[in-house]
Amino acid sequence: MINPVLHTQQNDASFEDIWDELVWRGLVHVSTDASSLKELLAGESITYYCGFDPTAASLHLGNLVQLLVMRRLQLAGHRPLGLVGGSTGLIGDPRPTAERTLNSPETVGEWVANLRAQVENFLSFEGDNAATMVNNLDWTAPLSAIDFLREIGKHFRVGTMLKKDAVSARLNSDEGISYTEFSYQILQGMDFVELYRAYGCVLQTGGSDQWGNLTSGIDLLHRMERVDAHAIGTPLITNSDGTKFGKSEGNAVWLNPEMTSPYAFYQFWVNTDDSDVIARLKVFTFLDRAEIERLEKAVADEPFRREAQKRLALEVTTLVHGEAATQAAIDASAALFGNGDLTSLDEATLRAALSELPNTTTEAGTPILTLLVETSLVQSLSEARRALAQGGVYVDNTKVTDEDAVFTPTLPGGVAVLRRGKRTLAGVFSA
RNA sequence: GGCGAGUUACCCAAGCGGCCAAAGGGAUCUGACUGUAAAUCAGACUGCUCAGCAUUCGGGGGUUCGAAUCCCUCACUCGCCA
Repeated sequence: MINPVLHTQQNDASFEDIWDELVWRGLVHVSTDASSLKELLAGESITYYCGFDPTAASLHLGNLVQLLVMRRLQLAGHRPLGLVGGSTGLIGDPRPTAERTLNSPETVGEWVANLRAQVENFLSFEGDNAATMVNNLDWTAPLSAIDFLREIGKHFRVGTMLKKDAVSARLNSDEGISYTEFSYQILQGMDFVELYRAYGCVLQTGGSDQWGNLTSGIDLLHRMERVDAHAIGTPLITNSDGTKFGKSEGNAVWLNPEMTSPYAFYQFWVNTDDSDVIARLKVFTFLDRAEIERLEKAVADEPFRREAQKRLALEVTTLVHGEAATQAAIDASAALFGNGDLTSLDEATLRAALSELPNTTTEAGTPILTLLVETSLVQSLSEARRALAQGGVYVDNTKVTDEDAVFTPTLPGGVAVLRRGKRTLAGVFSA
């Protein structure tokens, strides 16, 4: 099960090397010495790794940034190690704000399996620099507490550990920090050493919020193996209006199609602000510099065409969900947002489009307010009433003004298109 | 261990016996304008059988016709002193 999209990807040959490309794409926020990294990456194939901790059942868009950095490095001839945090996920990376709730080993185990499958989807396991998947539980589980303290702990200075941002933020907060989370950086440091010994791994990539953990690995490697290793920290992706990137309707955008449908995923990208879309193309697509610059001009000259947004949505959705699912999302979008005349659509197109949306099946006569709740377009009947009173509820593109309105199928196939606001849609099928 | 201050809706933050479902700001949602942008302006933002009713102001108990507001108690947080 190889992701066919992988074969279409390549780095932009107009750059001197992969380092320059990463910098141009805005993917380097912090790193170890830039000139030696540039040299390293331009030279012989090296082995690098990036870890993914199981903090949820699926990876999300933040993780996708890491996956694409890994893939770009692989395309440049280097060898990726995809690490899933079977052990670090049991401990929990300290967040600056609050202590994490520990998840059960069963849950973590399940999530590790999910993540592993997702990571595999973005890397190539063929050729000289085929990727390898590893799980840090494999080398931490057999380790006894005494061995851990003697062999690993001895190399860590508490003073250094206390200076890490996440740790010091927590120490200065009301929350404090548990010994468990405080130890996290040691575990991650160990990973780097282990991967160096087993695979000759000399580079770790990750989010810049992981910088403290990246460097603790480098420090440990220096102490234990006298090796100078490297790290690249990618920037936290932010929206230009200051809101959090990667949220749709207040929820995280997941890579798992069961958790965020391909349609919702596609729509998320289509709705990218003009002021952000170019930066997103650089980070999330394999389009080359010339093409992205052309799209940048298109945004400036003909913003109403939304060419860059559509291209971005097409590229990223294809990358994550494949061509078929992307085409379905595009068709559904075209049908539902096209000319607004739903009656001109044939039954098959309509049914296909609606099945991409959150939907429900019901009988004629069901109140519209109830259907809004059932399709999760709103969270309560009160909210449904409010939305309707504010003129934000539509059935088949016609504004609903009567609170007592009920579902009466008029479109082909007895379906209905329910809408809240401008672009939040749901489907209703007749029972 | 002693003394003082605090715990309000998603977040920040007013309120200090009835006029409080609770000011203000942010986030969010809707409407207008648009390009399924942004900015701006307007409205909404606990639930329900919705011009009314029910349940909220750290937990529990009490005073009162009536409490977010007063008293007791428990929990947690922050200061100052040991």
